[in-house]
Amino acid sequence: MKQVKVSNNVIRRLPRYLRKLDELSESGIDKISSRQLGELLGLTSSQVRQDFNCFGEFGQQGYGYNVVSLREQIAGILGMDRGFTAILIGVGNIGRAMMENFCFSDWGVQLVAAFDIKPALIGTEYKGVHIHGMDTLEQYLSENKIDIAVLTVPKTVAVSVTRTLTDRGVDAIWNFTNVELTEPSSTTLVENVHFSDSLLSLSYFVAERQDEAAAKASREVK
Amino acid sequence: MKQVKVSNNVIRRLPRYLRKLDELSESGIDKISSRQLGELLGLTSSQVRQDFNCFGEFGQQGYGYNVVSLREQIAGILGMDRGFTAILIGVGNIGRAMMENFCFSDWGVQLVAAFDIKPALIGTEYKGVHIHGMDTLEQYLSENKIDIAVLTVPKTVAVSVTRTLTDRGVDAIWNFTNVELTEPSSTTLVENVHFSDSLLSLSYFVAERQDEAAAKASREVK
DNA sequence: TAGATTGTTAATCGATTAACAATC
DNA sequence: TAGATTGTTAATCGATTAACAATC
Repeated sequence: MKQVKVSNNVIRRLPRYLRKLDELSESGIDKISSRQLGELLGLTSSQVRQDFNCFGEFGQQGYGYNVVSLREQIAGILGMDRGFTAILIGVGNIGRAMMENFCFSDWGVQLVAAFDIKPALIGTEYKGVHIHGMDTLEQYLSENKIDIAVLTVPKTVAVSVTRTLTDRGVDAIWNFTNVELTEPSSTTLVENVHFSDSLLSLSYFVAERQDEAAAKASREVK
Repeated sequence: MKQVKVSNNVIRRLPRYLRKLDELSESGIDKISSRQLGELLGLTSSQVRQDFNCFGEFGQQGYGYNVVSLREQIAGILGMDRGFTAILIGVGNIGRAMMENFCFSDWGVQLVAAFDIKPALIGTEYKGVHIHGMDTLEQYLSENKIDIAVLTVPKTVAVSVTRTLTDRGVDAIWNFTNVELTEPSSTTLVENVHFSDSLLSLSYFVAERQDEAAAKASREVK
């Protein structure tokens, strides 16, 4: 596998390729060209080929790409076969919804424990995952190698919990709190899921669209 | 306000500025320079100024930007003052978690109704929002102007519900299903919240980081 | 073989960064 | 006024697109 630095944009497209390839494979399609795949995702064929060529040669000239083997290559690039471990911190509504709905194992990640501060929850199991007390987090981290922490705590404790996680060597934080955790100093990886950012961008485009429609309508009246 | 086409990257940064400005304003800070704001968000001062200049002149030379008024400008650009209406479709776990946790009104959006197919839910209220039967969706949409549909239905019905929404003139879909809805043909705006894409990108970076650490370690042994 | 499509290099386009005159 | 920082133009950098030889 090539080892040049791959741009962020490319990485963000990989999961989309993966999802589309899964769909194709479910529909019984076993080969696809860069042009077809690009069309399905709104990309040019050049871009598709360039993206894959960051990592190696996955296609066959004159034929295209084998759906299943391309899918496996991408899954490997994304680290889905590495058996990453995760813990979830904060079994509130979002935390519970994630435990209940999100199938971590589908993406190669093993959710091994959850943590909360509420006495009623501590010691119980939810969806097969044991819920520990928050005060045992540090100890747990020193005894277990955890790759990813799913952060679903209230805004107010986000920063202090983050400090514990980074101090104890968690590689990455999947941040569901509405707090900007990215600090220049820290080496911990942070992936933000900011619902509000997502809604606000959408809101921008809706506003733009409606303004355009209104402008068009007023031109037509004249 | 200027009306050149603003790039997607700029739009995606606006909510981050907004969040940081809210934080600053809560801390009682009333002015900020492009350099300071950039540092807080990991951007250059040039980029910050360029971003704002897409929309107008919000600063004062020699002084910087007034936190509160800049915040208001950005809120306006994002359409937060337009009173957009939203409905939520699919009151399952994710849908319920959103209704319970996500404060739509904080972002200028009014959640006016929810829809589900489950008889036990229909006619009830959840967090002050009435839950209608799915079979009344078309009628509801023809009687009410809805800007945004929050799509939290199971994967299997995502596409058919989307058709109803687009046919009935909903401007935008906030898509929480793990289905690629973006179709070249449709004019409806789609904003995807793909948890799995987010986790997989993070997983990629964790894998990369661990590979680098391993490579470094093996070099040191030699 | 002929047709198709990759892998890859070159050209273009757009976004970010640097620089600086304007001005508060 | 002097210092600071914007708004904006120019330079650089990187990502996307186009083109085409290689080859299945």
